[in-house]
Amino acid sequence: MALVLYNTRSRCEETFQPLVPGRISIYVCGITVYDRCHVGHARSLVFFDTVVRYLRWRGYEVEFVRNITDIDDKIINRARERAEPWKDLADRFIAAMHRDVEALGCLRPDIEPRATDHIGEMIELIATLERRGLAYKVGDGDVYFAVTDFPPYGGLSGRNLEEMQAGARVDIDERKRSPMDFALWKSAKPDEPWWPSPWGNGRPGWHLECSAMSMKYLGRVFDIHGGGEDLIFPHHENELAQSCGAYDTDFVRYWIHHAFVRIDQEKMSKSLGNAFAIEDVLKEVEAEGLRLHLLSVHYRSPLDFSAAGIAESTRALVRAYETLARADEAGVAAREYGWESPEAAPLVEAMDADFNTSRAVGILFESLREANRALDAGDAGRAAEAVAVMRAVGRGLGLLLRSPSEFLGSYNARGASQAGLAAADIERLIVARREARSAKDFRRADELRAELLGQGIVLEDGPAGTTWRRA
RNA sequence: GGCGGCGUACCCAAGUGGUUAAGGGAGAGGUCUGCAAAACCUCGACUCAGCGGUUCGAAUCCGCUCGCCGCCUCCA
Repeated sequence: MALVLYNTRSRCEETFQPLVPGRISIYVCGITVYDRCHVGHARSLVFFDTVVRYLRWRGYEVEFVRNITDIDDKIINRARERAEPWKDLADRFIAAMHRDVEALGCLRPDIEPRATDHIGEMIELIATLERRGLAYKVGDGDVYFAVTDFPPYGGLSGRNLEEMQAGARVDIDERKRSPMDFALWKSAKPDEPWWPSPWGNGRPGWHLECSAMSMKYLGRVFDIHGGGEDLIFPHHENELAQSCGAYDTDFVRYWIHHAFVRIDQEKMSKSLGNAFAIEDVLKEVEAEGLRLHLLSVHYRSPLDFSAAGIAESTRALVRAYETLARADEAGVAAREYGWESPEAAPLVEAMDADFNTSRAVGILFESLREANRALDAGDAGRAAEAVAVMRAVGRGLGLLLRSPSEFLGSYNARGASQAGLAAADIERLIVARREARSAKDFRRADELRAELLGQGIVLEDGPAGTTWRRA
């Protein structure tokens, strides 16, 4: 079996061959920290986290780098609006982003470089491009990349310069040699942050940081570079031009881009004003439910954001944890299949096929049903096998990693508290109902149950007594 | 205008040339239960936006039409 992934550059699925056998280097474009992260960012965070988790589970040694853009126009403008030092603003949103990453159950990258810590590397890269005749300075310190002197320009995004210029919506800057030339270094305007450089005081262009930092940490050629599909052009096209232009390297072997989260058939984005902050969404829904929801659609298809959709995924997740809890109670041996075991083959096949998380989720629910069937039949061995598959899927997708009792406990407690009930209140009603039932007063017993149901609490009568859960 | 993508059951969503079109939710029937709930079982698209074409065979390839979306400007 071989890992196959869709490479934006070739627009084809390709069999993955790492540069160094057994090792994978991956760079993902991270967040520009001028605001809180929204659900669109969550998709990126969760998807690439899943890629890394899966590849590690799959036996690869993965080096994962995700940058933080902590200097750019938006940060400067936002800081000015709020009369806050730009660095404080960036630090604040970095902290918020880290909270979101943790809440979503994402691993931290191995290296999380910040643009402002790499100004020196960026200056060096510009100097190299200048020496090679691909960069030129205009006015009082702006430096541009000369796209017409880099023939492969447009190759990643499948465009050519003539077409782009014909339909260009950008304002023509008369000082540029070609309208498509992009900034490597921007001279500082009054009251803007700046760093000294051979071209004058200023700051780096946006695309530059990813070229400089990815090559610094992963080498001039590395395996995977990822991001949202809106980054294909111009961001990644420009990164490619800078890196290849400077060093005649392949730069990136596989480009992976995920589709957007949409809302009402439209891209979710800050500028459209339809973005939901992760932090706000997680006040209402379980983070792991959101994670499952994000993974239930293949990454190259758009995903519609809706409260109902997340609720459905959450309910499905709860069902999975309930089955794991059942298995624990039945004393089913805790096992997990490694990626090479035959039982894990369907999962590996699904995920090796360009990270088909949707199919992997299907496998999770098939094994879930099998586990329940075995538990119903009292077949602990068969249940253990099915649960082991569930756990393997969970390992690959970053799901079901908490203890069932802990997850269900907090989930149910949250439901109760939303209904304004304490666990003790519910227990008291359960006792009252038990007494009614002993007296064969089923009408009273049913009333008590209906009362709780009205508040979102379901009572279940089992052999070991009555338990409650969130509806 | 250029480039790219999508349209699968009531809803979400896999499948992209070949036995019965994954999985989840909702719905119907059943087992279990004082009644429920949960769990399990059964049922559910003769069909994959529409129309043509290629093929022994297409949801899957090609063409056209309709509808929707994205990139080309900051953007995950």
